[in-house]
Amino acid sequence: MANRRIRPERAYEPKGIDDLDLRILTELQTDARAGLAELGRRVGLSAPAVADRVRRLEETGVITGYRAEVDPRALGFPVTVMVRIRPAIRELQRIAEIAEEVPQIVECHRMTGDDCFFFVMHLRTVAELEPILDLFTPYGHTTTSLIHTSPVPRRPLPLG
Amino acid sequence: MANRRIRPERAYEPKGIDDLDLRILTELQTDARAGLAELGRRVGLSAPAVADRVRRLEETGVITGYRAEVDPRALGFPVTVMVRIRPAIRELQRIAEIAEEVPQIVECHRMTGDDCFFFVMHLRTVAELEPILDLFTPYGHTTTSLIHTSPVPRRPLPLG
DNA sequence: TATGAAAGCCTTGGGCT
DNA sequence: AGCCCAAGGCTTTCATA
Repeated sequence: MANRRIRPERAYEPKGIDDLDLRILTELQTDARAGLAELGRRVGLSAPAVADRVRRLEETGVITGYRAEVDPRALGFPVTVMVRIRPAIRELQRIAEIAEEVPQIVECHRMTGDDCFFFVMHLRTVAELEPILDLFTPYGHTTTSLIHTSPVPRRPLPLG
Repeated sequence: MANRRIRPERAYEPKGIDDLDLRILTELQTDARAGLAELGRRVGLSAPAVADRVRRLEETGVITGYRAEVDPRALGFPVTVMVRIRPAIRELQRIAEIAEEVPQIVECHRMTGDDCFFFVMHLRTVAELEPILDLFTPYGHTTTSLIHTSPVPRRPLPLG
């Protein structure tokens, strides 16, 4: 496969993070359950040294959490949907609040453009879609797309 | 906050997964580094019993991975972009291939609607945007939005 | 950052319900 | 099957340099 990596001038170099940190983060991004001793082996550090660095990365907000990723289909959520919303009136905050309150919505983002928000949700049936969309229609116009496949499933940030 | 949970008939009940599994998955979705003994304490099982269940959930594809989540801004990627693509010609496969080859793209999905794909990427500068979009323009029309905030940051599937 | 000791954890095997 | 218990070997942690 071709390599389409584009390397810009680095306009924004993170402070206080060195190559060893980046290697630890690369490991943890794909194998969050690796032990500290194991991480130390992979990057060439002792376990206590790795423990210190991981703790610092957590405390400074570089690492925001550790999550097991699950297959929604295997858990009874075969329908994945992406919804964009173009607010009809000045009710942007309301839209964010409703998204927060619907547990099927696993992420919601505010963005530039005509469509101010988009969110992704996992549903047990398509019948769930209508009542959820109806929560938003008072505040804007929705555009709904069913997600079929993921040519690039969620993957780590390219560090180092 | 109001509870907008909508409970449909469960058209699709996952087989071979019981409440204990769901509780383990709930824990791992927010705390993937929790030890087996700790997990056992939380769900009322011994460590070996938890180990068996976690191994089974991994082997059956329910758990697809464990990832540390990082803050792109803290790592020198202050620009997050969502791009939709409406293919101009029958080059759907080509678009998926290019997305795969651009490391800044952390996820890409195929969906229904006029815009067949959307992807999300993290950039070091806005200057990176143009050359990446130019990789796709031969194959379709792109719509680009900068993501400002995330009213609902990535959160677990609501299990149980 | 590495070392060494103590505490706690993971794994394995065996036996129970 | 699925779970618990117990023992050996590792890991993690904390003190110290």
